[in-house]
Amino acid sequence: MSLSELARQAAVGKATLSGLENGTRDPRLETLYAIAAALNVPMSALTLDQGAPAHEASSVRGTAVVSRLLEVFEEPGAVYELFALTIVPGAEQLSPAHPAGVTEHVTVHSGQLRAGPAKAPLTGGPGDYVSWRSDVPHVYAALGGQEVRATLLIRTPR
Amino acid sequence: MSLSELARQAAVGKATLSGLENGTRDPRLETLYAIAAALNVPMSALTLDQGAPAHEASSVRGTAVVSRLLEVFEEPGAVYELFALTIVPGAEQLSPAHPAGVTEHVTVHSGQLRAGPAKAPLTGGPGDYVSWRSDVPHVYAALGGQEVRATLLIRTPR
DNA sequence: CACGACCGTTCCGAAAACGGAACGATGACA
DNA sequence: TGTCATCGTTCCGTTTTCGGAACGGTCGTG
Repeated sequence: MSLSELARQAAVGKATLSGLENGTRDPRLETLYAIAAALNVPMSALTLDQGAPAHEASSVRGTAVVSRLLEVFEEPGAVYELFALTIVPGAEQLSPAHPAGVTEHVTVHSGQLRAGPAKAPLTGGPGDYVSWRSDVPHVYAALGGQEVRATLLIRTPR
Repeated sequence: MSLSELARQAAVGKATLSGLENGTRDPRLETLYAIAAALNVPMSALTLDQGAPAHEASSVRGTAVVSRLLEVFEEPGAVYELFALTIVPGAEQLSPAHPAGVTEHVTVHSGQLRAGPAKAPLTGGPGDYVSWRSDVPHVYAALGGQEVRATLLIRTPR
């Protein structure tokens, strides 16, 4: 897809795209929407996501767990954060307790996961679903020397 | 957090925030970054467009898509339904349009998924994340003769 | 009831993004 | 080698966002 062609499909000026690629322009949101629609990609593909998740020093940071924040939903009653997890084999990560009421929901897609409250962690393989109240210290670990891939949904009441 | 306070923390004009809240301004990307940083939320929390009331859950029924309902969260503003998806290879499933405002969020963990609006579906492999507004007919399909495993989060405003 | 603190809106000049046109560079092809 | 289509860049007048200031409204307090 050339610059000229994208300009036609997105109905934006070539000058605009040229400026964006060279970092000499700061696009408006409407412009980004038009480009994202023309490229069939989500907005997040165009906006380098530098915003920090609400759980700053939380479960999903560190060497054992690689996380990618996918989406955040803000409701009157709660905030939802959706993560893609990749858990490095061998290592184990301990997370401190979150505020009361926070729940975590993990769906395992590959590998053997051990996760949950530190005192009584749960184990799950592909297709399994585990959740727990995360107001106590909890762990993430990959078992069997195999990388674990999973989806994590954190619900934080407010 | 008041408008005035946010304006101070994000170092943007009150006129800017006022205009954004009332939909009379189309913000530049730099402005969105400043606001997202001040609120400590990712960009996607600001660029997500949401709509009006509605409901209806299981778009994911049929022979091509095997879904398992993992969890349902009910909020004043929306209902969240978390599914584990397994998509049978070869087949393709068309889902009718959902009410306006419904968004679907899929994380792919294995296989090659083609999903999204029927007119312009998105494709993704392991680790990819796709989302779309599901108020138009949309499809689920597994590419490459391989089973697809994924997580689906459906958000229905009300 | 007067006063101050803070709220969100509106006005306005400066700055920047916007699209269209013009431009030179590059590659395909006879 | 000449022609032509297409590429990405640059110029320019228009449009819109930008922040600061001024404004009126609301709330708590003496």
